[in-house]
Amino acid sequence: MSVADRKAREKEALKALILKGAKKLFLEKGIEQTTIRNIADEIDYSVGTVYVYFKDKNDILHNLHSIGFQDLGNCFQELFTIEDPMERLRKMGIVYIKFAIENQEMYDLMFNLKAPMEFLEKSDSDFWDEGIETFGLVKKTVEECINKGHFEGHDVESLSFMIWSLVHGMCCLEIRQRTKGVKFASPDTILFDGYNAYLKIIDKL
Amino acid sequence: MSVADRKAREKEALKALILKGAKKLFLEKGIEQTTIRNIADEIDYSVGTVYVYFKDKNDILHNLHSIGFQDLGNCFQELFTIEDPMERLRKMGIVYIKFAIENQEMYDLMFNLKAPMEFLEKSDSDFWDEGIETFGLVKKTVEECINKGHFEGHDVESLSFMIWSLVHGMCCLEIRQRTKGVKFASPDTILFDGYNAYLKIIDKL
DNA sequence: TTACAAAAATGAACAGTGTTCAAAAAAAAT
DNA sequence: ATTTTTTTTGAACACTGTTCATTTTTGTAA
Repeated sequence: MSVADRKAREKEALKALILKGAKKLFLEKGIEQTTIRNIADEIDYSVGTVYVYFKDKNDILHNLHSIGFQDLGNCFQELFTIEDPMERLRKMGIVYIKFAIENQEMYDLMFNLKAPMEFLEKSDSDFWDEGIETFGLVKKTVEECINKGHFEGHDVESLSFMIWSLVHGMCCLEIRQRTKGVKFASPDTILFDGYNAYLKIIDKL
Repeated sequence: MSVADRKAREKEALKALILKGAKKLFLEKGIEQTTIRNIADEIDYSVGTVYVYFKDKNDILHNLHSIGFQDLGNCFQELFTIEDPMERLRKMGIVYIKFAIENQEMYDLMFNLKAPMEFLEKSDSDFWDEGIETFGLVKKTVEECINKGHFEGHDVESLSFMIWSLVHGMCCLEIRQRTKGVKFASPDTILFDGYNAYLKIIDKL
């Protein structure tokens, strides 16, 4: 059994090595500019080997997208040391924006690129587990806020989706270069100015 | 002079023909799946001709992105028959979402794809005129609201950006398939449920 | 150690992409 | 009718993701 075990471990290790190399190149030169040949070169294996361990490029992208959600999930989990749900919700947005800006390529992969979703569609399961889980943490926090008497007249899901959209939209516009060139009075702080406008609003609700 | 004039007109016509063919194919089979050869075939010209009239693929995408903004701009202009700025702002979001959902590929091109912005970067002008103009209509409406006593304690630009982000975020998540697979209680209406949550909020401000 | 079988890694080859540019065809000017 | 200018062409180039027969490496048993 020990040989088969080791082989299984080695397979996992090489899979991880490929993903590590891919992530490195993605961060260095962008996802679109990274080719399978680049990845193979980076880890000193041949192109063919990459295709032994991954079905296609979307497979790699989907795996990396999942890794991104683990990272974001960890950031979110830390927030649950905060008891007050309103305070947690406020911080959650900050953490989300910070994550998006500091990991633009990964964020793009997680929430913008079609590839991971296309891989999902062509696979057996139809559910976006990473999305469900992470959005669940937002919903949970919003629900606690409502239970404490905030957000009267709103229901959990609509409000959570609205908040997600709001923060995602800001990150999206920034990452996809739509905030540049629009001539904001203070372009460097517009993201946090926008977020502060949102904070002012939910505090009144 | 008349020969040169006719030639100039013919050049414009062929340019428009290429864009028309490109747009048709984009809507039919998606932007990523459309090649320059496809476009050339569609209008019965050779690949080379396309490159006489457009610098590269980004050039075509940027031109089509501008056309999209003309369409959206027209939709927005119609809203200015509404006197009450609050009512106009409410309808503006609806029109925006409707446009995004009914013209997904065009919306993607206008607000999501990197291509049009990359073309802008490599051109002489650094300003995103289409974005400035369209966002200007939002800012103008928000400003009128503020002048009428709404949104106390908020400044035009931050709030306008927040609203844009909110609506854009919803459209974005929908178009890039992030609302599917997240197991919403009512997936078909989540976009408008989210928008209604936003309406409830701004009415109170 | 050697012989064989199973597993893993390879890279040339394929069909496709955006892009270029010398040559050909068409139009205009003489 | 001839020359010049403009417009159009499509083969060719360097690149992409992907495949798969072949080679290399590894594990097992005599």
